[in-house]
This record gives sequence, C-alpha cells and structure tokens, in this order.
Amino acid sequence: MGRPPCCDKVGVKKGPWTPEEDIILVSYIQEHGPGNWRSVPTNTGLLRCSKSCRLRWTNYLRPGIKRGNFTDHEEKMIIHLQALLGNRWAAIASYLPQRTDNDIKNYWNTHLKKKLRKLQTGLDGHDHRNSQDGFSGNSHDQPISKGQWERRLQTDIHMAKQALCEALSLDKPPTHDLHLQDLKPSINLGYNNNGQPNTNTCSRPHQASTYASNTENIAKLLESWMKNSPKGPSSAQNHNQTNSETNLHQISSFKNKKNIAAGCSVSTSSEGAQSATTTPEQAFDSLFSFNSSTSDVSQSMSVDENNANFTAETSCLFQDESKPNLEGQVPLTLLEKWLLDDAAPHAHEDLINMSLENTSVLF
DNA sequence: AATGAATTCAACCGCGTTTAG
DNA sequence: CCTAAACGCGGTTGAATTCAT
Repeated sequence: MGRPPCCDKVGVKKGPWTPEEDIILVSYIQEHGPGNWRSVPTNTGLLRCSKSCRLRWTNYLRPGIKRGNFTDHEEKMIIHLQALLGNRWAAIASYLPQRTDNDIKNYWNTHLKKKLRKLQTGLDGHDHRNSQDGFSGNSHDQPISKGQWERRLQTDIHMAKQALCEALSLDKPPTHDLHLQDLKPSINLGYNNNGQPNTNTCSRPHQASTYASNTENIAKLLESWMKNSPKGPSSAQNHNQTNSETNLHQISSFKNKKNIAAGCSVSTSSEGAQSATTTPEQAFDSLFSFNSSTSDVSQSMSVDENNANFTAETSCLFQDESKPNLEGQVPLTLLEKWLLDDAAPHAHEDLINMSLENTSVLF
C-alpha cells in the first residue's frame, strides 16, 4: 500500500551541491527529462534525496532561469504582485517565469523589504508621522493608508479588466509576441535596455565564484543538451532556446562576476539614475504604482504597454514548466481566477463585488 | 591587516496537498 | 476509500562573502 519510499534516508548527503553532483544531475535530466524525482537518486547514484534533486534543478540548474540582479521592471512586478498576492512566492514567480520562487523570496527579503522600509522612512520623515514599527515585512502591514491601498488595488483591477476586455475584443492577440516583449529584457541578458553590458546590475559578486569556474562544465553539458536533445526540457516544457542560451550565458558568466564592481544600487543604470532624482514620495509611488504613475520617467509605460505586459505576464503562467501549455487557450479563466480568487483575500468587499460584477459581464 | 557586523542566498525543514497503490 | 509517500510551497537557517571600523 502507498507508494514505495523515494529514497532511503540513510546516507543522504546534505549541504551545498558540488559541480560534480550538478553535472550528474544535469546529465541524467538531459537523458530522462525532469520529473520522477524519486528515481533520480537511485538511478544517478547521487547521495541526495529526491527532494533535494528537484530543488537543485528547479532553483538552480533548470534552463531558462535568469540569474543576477532583478531589473527595475521585475522589481516593480514583484512589489506589485506581493502587495496583491502576499507571500505567495510560487504564484508571484509564475508571473516571472525566469525567476524561481526562492529567488524572488530572497530578493524580497533582502532587498525590497529594506528598500520599501527606507522609502517609507523617507515618507514618514516628511510627515513626521513615524509608525511604531515601520515596515513589518508584510505588505499588508505597510503604513500606506487603507484608502490609498484600496485605490491602488482598484486601479490594478481596472487594469486587469482592461486587459481582459482587450483580450476578448482582439482577435486573439499573439500571446507569444507579447511574451517575447515581456521577456525582452531577460533575453538581452547581461545587457540593459540600451544594449550596454549590464555590469551595474550586480550588487555583489556571486558567492559561488569558486564554484563558477567549474560550472563551465555544466554549461557545456547543457549546451550539448540544447543541441542534441529535441525532447529536453527546453522543448518539452516550453523553455525556448533563447532562454536556455541565456542560462548558459549566465552560468558561464558567473566567473566574471567577481571582477564586477560591487556596491551598485539595485536599480539599473538607465532607470536607477532617474529614480535617484526623484523624491522619496515619487519613488515610493513609483514602486507601488506599477501601472499608474506618471511622475517617474522610468514608469512612462503607456496604458497599452501595461496591458500588454499584463497579458504577457499572465500568458507566462502557461510557459512555466510545471504548468502545461493550454495551446492557445487565452488564459482568461486564469485571469478570472486571479481577479476573483487571489485579489479577494486582500481586497475590500466592494472591490470583490466590483470585480465580480464587471468580469461577470465578460463571461 | 585584523576583526566583528552585516548581508546574501542556496539549501534545508516542516507542513499541507496530491496521488499511487 | 484508505494509507503513505511524493510533491509543492513558504519560512528559516547558516556558510560564504562583503563591509565597516
């Protein structure tokens, strides 16, 4: 009865993965594809539990993972989505398919929380209305006034509605085009929007730099995998070649990171320079008004662009390896779910009702 | 140069859910 | 339907690294 044990817990290795282990794992997955994790340790001889293998693959080795600093756009998306979804990192990660939930979680905990706290402190400094504990880490505890929060959420839902309307009214927009658009910054991995090397997107050298020199082996493995394996995850799971190459580039560029100057800001050069001139209020507003701010030059996205991004981001859900591609099914049900389910716990009842009323017309 | 504090992030842990038998 | 293991997720930890003094 029940399933057979995935691996015996005796002699299971823990701790950081070695390059050799990575290569073994990658080679195995190259041959068999990801999944069936319980068989991985036994078949590969890795002294790791299946869970550890899966984690290593999904968080680190999987092609299509974008590493390195988060772009301004990604940052805003995370802040935005965190405000909307809470600490549901997997859900947030599904909107940023090139980032892992672990990465996003770490980035939130180490950078964004701090950044928001800082900005909030700046705001409070202006107001002389410091909150007791400042920023608690949960966006819902953020000392934005409730009305402000609701207005923002309302705006978000309006944006989503617009996107839905457009998705319905248009003759099925080419979602992958939008997707590509959304992914552009990441496809240009290592380069900013001006096509310049993104040397400034590094806040600190990658700590696995000693390891990194060895990851060239993994890069080679992956490279040959991309060339030789038609059924590899890149095709089977909608990770396109570009993403894979992107990842290869990143892996092989790890070793260069040590030389990149540390201490640059989180913002990218083109956008960060601008935000440096904004007031804390503007900056804070910019961070939270992912869709609506006009004060920040970096936020000069048009409404159409935002809609495009929204649909693109949503379509990304179907690009995620854990989620099957529904083949052209515009993710309206998902959008609906997002609007009706995910927003609900955080939204005022009015907002829920509003979204229900307005979206029900569409369906 | 040495040392301690602070930061970062890969990996682990534990829990709820899903699923094979 | 029941049981137990796999799976997936969010929270936490701790080693490695950087920064400040």
